[in-house]
Amino acid sequence: MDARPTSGATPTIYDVARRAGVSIASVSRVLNGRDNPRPATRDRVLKAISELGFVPDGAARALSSRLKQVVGVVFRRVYGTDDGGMFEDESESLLFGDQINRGIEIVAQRRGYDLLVSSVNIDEHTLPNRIMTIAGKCDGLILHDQVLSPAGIASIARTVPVVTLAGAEGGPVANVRGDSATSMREMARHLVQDHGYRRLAYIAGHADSPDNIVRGRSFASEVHALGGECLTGPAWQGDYSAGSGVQIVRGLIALGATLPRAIACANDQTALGVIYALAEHGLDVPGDVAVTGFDDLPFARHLRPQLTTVRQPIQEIGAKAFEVLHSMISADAPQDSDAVQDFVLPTRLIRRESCGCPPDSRPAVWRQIS
Amino acid sequence: MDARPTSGATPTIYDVARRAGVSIASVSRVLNGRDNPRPATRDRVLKAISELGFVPDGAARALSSRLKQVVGVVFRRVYGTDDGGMFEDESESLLFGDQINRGIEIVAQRRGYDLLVSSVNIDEHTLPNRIMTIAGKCDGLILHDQVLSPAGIASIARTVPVVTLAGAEGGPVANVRGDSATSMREMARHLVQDHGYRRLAYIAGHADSPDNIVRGRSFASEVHALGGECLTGPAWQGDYSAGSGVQIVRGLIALGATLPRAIACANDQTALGVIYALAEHGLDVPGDVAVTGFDDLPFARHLRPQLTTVRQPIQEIGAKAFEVLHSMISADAPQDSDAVQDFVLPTRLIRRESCGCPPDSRPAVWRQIS
DNA sequence: CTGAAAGCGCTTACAG
DNA sequence: CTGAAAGCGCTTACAG
Repeated sequence: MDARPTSGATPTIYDVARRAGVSIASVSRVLNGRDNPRPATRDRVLKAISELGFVPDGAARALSSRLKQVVGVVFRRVYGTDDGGMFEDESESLLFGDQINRGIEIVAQRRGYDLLVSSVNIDEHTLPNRIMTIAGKCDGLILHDQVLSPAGIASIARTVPVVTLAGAEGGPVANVRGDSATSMREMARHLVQDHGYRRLAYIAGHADSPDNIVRGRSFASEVHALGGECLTGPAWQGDYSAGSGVQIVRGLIALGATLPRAIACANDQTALGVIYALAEHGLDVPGDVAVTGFDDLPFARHLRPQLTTVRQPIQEIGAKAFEVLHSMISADAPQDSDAVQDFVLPTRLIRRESCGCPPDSRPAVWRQIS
Repeated sequence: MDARPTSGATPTIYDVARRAGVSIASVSRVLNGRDNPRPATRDRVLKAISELGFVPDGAARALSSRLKQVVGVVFRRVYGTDDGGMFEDESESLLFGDQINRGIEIVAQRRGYDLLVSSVNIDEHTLPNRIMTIAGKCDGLILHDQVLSPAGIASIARTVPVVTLAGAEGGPVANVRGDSATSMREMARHLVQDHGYRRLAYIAGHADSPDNIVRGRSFASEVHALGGECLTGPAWQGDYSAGSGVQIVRGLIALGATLPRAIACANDQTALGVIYALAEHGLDVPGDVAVTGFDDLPFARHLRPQLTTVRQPIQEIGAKAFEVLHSMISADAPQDSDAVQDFVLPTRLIRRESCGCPPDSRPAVWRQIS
């Protein structure tokens, strides 16, 4: 029996214990669903808990059990310089990340974990500090692409289990990504062999994004292997945003360049911008120029023409990342640096209209209702 | 000076202190950016921190400072029965919630808070327990619409600061929402007066959603006031999903009912489904039937015809919810039950094509790139 | 089955 | 400016 006085503020386990006439150990036991407290004891405790409106403190629980049951998810803030542009319409560009997070959340929940989400601006000078604060609140970290340098990742991974998303093969920590190589090669074959295009281009995403690098290389080399031509270089350097797709096409047209017959984009966002800019100049997609994306975000099938793209199992990527992280947390041992794994999930080419394939017969406004 | 032995596992503040030759109090001070440790001391501490890869434990920090710097955000899981349907394409239906969360996150971050996001299934029998666990990990809770009964909300709010989103005026806790009444009245006027429609309908969202109730009432009463007819009732009961919009229109057509000249939907999702189902039967929007939405999600302008809808300041709603919650957390006092506030943010009618207004001249694939 | 007590890793008055 | 010590609210061996 404990003698502490009833606190005036939010009730603690001591208040519950006193009210139920038991020790805090017993309260803790019923809280954790152990089966030793006998029914009568348990009922008294449960009654006291609900009467007091007691909510066990997660911090205390975490401190003493050495488990927070929280995983941190860090992603890159896209626009959002502090003031003024605070509420730019960034929603489109974050769909991918949101879906990944949803996949993480769903499986995390089954294991009793919640998600601590946090966006960071790669430019902030206090980045290491922010990441450290976040890490301190979690049992492990999942890092989206482009939030931290490989060195920074390696550093934080000394102390906290870390899994990266869409990182490079052979990076410092476990990594989960979609298979970009296979499907971009397939895309190249579809465009060159099935449609007969000879002059193509690849609009790149962030130059330092591993996914982008793989996509560009796979596409270009397959096009070349099939005897086609693939334009690349600075003129085709985008940044995964729709805006970059617009700018590139406008720039090319302004220069009087002859556009390629087909443009493969690093992702769906970019393709959206490209189609917009082509339409702006009266060019038909796919009649004049075929355009393809990557990701298969929901809006891809709302576009006209519907976008030919590569479907990534987005939520599964998130789910896998959690599972990998969870096993690291449970193992509790620091990661064997020679056992760092790269998990690659299968992707699939989705042929719709923007590549030149014929439209299907359902109404074009929306095609998958159930 | 402390005498504890160096732990073999992850370093603690004691390890840092010993290595730097100072007390843990000094380490804590530099960790928290106080200005008393003199530069020389500070440097030694910083050096020890980085050498050890020390990350301060958030749980310990929270326990002793009585502040977790975490806000919980709970939203409703839409589909997702455990197996099988696990990865349904629910992404469309969660856009609204994701944008709200983004708004919360952006302002929360400025105050050093991170977001703990958690989806719940209203059907789970352990819901009270889950909410309790989540609450224990946060300083306060933001509850999306439809996650907990008013009684459940009142109960949890006894112990933790709570703000609801899109809840009812006069609910048990502070609430933040968009102004549905004004803009739905304006929508009614636009449809009846500007376009001359006389026979209209409102497709409802969840019957117990406060926003839905206000939208339906405002629309119907304004239509009536202007001498129009507004169909309602069970045949027009949806659930905010695109699928419900499809089912309702299909059902009506199957029964041979004469469709109204205009259909106002409870949200954009529903409108998407309605437009799809109308197209399916060869009906033209807005030529045969005008259709409108609510929310102005990004896809609204990708549709054809582009969707006339009501723009809610989605991110601002999230931001406001955080600010309100933050002031409650800082005040630290339990909320005055007579001071419960209802914050209503302005909305705006966005006239595009689906109501019958003429299209603008930009390419229809996408209209706002920058 | 139940309780007393130690300990989780920090922060923060309180002294000096 | 710096340190010793108490305390935050739990969990969990260890006894009984």
